Amino acid sequence: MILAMKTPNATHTASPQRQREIIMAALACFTEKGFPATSIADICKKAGASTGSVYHHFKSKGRLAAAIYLEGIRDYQTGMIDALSGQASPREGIFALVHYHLMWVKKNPEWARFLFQKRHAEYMDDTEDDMKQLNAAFIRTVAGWFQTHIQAGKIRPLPRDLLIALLLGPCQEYSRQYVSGHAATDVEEAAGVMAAAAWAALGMDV
Amino acid sequence: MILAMKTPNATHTASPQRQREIIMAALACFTEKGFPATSIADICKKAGASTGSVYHHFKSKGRLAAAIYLEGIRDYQTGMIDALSGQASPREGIFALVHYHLMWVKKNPEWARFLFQKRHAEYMDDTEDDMKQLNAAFIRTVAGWFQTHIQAGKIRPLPRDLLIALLLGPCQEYSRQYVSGHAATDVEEAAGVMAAAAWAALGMDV
DNA sequence: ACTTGACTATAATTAAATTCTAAAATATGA
DNA sequence: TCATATTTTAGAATTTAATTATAGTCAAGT
Repeated sequence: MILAMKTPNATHTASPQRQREIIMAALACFTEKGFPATSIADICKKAGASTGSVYHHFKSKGRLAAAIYLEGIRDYQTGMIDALSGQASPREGIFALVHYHLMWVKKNPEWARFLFQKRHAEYMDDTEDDMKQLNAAFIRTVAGWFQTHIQAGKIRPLPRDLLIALLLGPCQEYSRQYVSGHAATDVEEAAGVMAAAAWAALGMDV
Repeated sequence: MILAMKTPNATHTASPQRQREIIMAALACFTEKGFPATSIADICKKAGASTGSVYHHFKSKGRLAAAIYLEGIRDYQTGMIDALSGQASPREGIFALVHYHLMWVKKNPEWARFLFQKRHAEYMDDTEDDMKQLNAAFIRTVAGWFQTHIQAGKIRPLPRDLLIALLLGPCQEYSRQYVSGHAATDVEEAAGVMAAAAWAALGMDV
């Protein structure tokens, strides 16, 4: 009865919520103004938090950005792996990857903008290890899937770097255009064309 | 016939060698440590110049990086356009683009690292207009070339964004791996595979 | 030799990230 | 319920690095 009435936990939020607020505010600022142009003060203002709070939850501005990047890329990559493992034939697998990539971009435009518009990679210094491990694991999984189908004679025996380049390169370039507002073609049509092209480049059957 | 005594076009002609030294020093620092981690002091030390000198030649750290980016991308893009216009048939044109892209990366590894490793785009705020104009002109030229061959029935009638994605996406993804040290395949072989794939995706003949 | 203006060097200034200190909230346990 | 420990928050103080201001050098033209 002393001071409990003062804070009915709507004004003062508990920690995990506050962390979430900071992340979402930072994501919004970063996609809107870019990483270097947003100050900690900007993020604080949008999140309704103080600098101390921000620095309690994240070691630095760079690590905050990296946390956002990692959360996004983790969701994207696990989805990609799921999409892949759900398919039996190599053709279906390739189609699933291309389609999932583009659907993810369409469904998560703000995250995609952050991940694919080349607006990261400056603060990666802080997190290179996390990042590299995550990406390496993803590439390894996809490459492993390719390997089994290569051995079965269903996929062309190309080295891993070319497989990745031919499969994901077009997706990423289209995504970059899409999140920058330079893509005229809608996502579904793009997915169809690029999946067909990927299969033509990588597949071995009719 | 006696006109202006002063230098006609330039407002103030910067000492070219010192400017060059600053650019090369900055390029080395940026590719080595990344843009945000290199301080003006780092660049000064490597160039043997003073901060005043740097700021005399470039308005800001961002503009210095942008100048480097623009110089590199200009060289790359003019070379691409030349490679394209030197070829008559659409097939040769596509092969020439892919090969030139990869040869440029191989010949200019430091510039390529700066341009293709996603380590730019943070300082672009300063220069977006220059950058956008340059890229738009490049894309327009390439797309125009495609258009004539599409009308001749030699290239598939795909929208510009997909043409670019299918042609340059794989090149850029391979380049990214190459400059990061993650490409196992050598450039020549990659060029052959990716040119063939691009032609398979875009061409209409046998 | 002197003036001019581009160029350079060093010393302020400023802006923004990070750290520090302590208060407030929340959880824990008798 | 209360006391205490831990987590979270706030805002001021500090630090770091970019930028600007000031002053000086050098080369060419008069």
